Amino acid sequence: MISVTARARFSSNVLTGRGARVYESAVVPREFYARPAAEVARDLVGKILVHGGVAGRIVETEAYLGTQDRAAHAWRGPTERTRVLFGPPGHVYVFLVYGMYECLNLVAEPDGVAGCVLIRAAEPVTGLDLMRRRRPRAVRETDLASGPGKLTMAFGIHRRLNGADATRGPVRVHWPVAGEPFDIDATPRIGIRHCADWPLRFVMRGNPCVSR
DNA sequence: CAATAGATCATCT
DNA sequence: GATGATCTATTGC
Repeated sequence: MISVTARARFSSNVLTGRGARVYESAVVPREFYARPAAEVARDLVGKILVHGGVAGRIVETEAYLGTQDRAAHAWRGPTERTRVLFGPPGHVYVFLVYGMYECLNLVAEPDGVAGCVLIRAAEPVTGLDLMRRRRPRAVRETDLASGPGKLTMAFGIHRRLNGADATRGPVRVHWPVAGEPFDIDATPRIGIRHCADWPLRFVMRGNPCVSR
């Protein structure tokens, strides 16, 4: 395991509006995503994911590269399915895995270059009641979004959102407001056969919402 | 607690 | 026709 020290900060108490909960910090801009996917993946740890009336702090990500990464959907080049991976950064790539679960990705790299970041887990921040309704099987609060499929369920993210702009659309990523510094560990990616030893998975050290 | 099977379908061979 | 960037329940020690 390779460790990386992050100077980023997080917020555990996010502000709420009256009635509807609103996340008020600035949205992460498109330039943030127009960098190598591994950097974007590392830097997304600690950011706030917002959709469907809930918000959570991203605690686990994975980078998927382009044609050189055999584990990535984009490795063969653009197809109808992987079109958005080759498009402009800061958009959302949602696909169905194992016939049953959705996976949420954020497109990285400049326009024309493939690369994305799988959002694997988040720590619930607001809308816990809604998340529980969407994930009745979850017993512990830390398991509401502790995996790629669980996360999309808890956030109400469906593949019809594929291609949406994460800087303007319904799915958004915000900067954290304030909080304690944390460390980030880099480990091999989960559940793949090719390139299984590349350290492209990034986790917030010690966070209980990371997947197993 | 660890290992395993079953559910279920879009995409690509 | 096979193959997954998974989750959950169940079995077995």
